[in-house]
Amino acid sequence: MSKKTEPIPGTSDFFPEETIQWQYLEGKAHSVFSRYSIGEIRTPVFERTDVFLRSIGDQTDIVQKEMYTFKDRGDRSLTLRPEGTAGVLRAIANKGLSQGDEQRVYYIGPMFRGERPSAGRKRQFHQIGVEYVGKVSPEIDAECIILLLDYLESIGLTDTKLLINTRGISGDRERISGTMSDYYKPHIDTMCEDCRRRYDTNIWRILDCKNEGCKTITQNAPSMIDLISETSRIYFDSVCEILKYTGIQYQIDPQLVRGLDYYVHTVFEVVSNNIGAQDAIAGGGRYEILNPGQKHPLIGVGFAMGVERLLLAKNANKSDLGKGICVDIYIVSLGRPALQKNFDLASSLRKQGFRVLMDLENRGMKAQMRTANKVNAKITLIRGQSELDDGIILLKNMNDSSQIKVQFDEITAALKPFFNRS
RNA sequence: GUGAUUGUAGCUCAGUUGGUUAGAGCGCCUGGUUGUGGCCCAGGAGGCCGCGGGUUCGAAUCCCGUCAUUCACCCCA
Repeated sequence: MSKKTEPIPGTSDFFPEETIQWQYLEGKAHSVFSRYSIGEIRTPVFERTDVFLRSIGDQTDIVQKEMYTFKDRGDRSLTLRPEGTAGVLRAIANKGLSQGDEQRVYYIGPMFRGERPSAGRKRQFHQIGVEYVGKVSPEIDAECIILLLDYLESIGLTDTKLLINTRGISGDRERISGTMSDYYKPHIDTMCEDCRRRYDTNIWRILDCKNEGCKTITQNAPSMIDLISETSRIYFDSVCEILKYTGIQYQIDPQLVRGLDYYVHTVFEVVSNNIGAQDAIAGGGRYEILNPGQKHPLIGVGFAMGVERLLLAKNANKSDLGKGICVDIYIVSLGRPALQKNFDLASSLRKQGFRVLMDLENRGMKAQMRTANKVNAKITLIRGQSELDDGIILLKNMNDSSQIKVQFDEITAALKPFFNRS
């Protein structure tokens, strides 16, 4: 509401109620991906600008109008990463990868795109992504997709749709572009402004134009499946077959081409209903990326998921996730001497693994009890001057209000029945 | 970038055809006899009515600008 404290448009602050959900998603990523023997990579959030220009493609929308690019003090052009793949591939190229060797990694972190924010789209957003780099086979593509669905299932997201398509091997691309160009040439004057631009810059993207007029023209366009070469078709069929064999539901979407230049062969997307217009919660495909100064492109397959969108989709499904921070024990102290002694008690309980909160303001009993109730403590321990004198402590069960006196040095045993943990 | 939407208390929102000290619910704090939570009751704190200009005797209310929110387009995760 106020002005100066708001974060920059398109960025957000995340408080514990939310970050607990993020930690859940990240924890699942660590455990699921490790079962596929995939380790985490962490690369810088900014790179030399040409890292993105070359790989994503300098005619793509991302590069043309969405990148946060700036000059550093050495007058180098740097860019906040708009996606994860380019930086990961740069890192792998830099480290070196023997021919025929493979490197599998996943990454988690913020990405930056200067778009107008709306539901499911921020300027700083967060992705969890996976890359299988160095090898090519339909089986690898298939495992990558299986992994993606495995992860989504592990976080309880099953109400989704998998769309796949192929863009053909890189050798096909020029021929496909040519055929498409021939097809659209007589129609191009009647199509929308964006498509006229795409015709020259990135003809593939005409395919998923939402404009009604353009859609009808596209409907009769030669289908990708018919345009690709025999090799590409066999490759794509193999991917589909494995998915079918594994019992994975998918839908071939001939319109799916995706907006980054580096994709070849298999491309896929997972969409969810009920989260607004930005319905893609994950997307990816096979790619070839030539890094600056390298002779040969690196090949790989991978995907990225939008963390904010995963959360949107999850919460739309009303599946419960994360219960917030809980308190096991609240310590009520009466009087400064007791308060001081209770510091010891608190740290000893915390060392035993209890989640402990205590009053630090020397307030009245009523106020402390109110707080104990508010934070939903299971047990309240009460110790004031008289308990100090008697060497005891009061243990109150907040559920049924029952209260017992416990010898102070037997407190651990007394707590045991209330916390059935191994 | 284009279009629309909204901006009043910590939160969710009322605020009548412009008219006196700007309201409610929730939340917060303090009480309701000695050191015991939730329910109830009483009291209290807390607002440059997004910001800046204009019209008017008078503006939260009307006009202009600006910033921000939310949503859609474009595109993508």
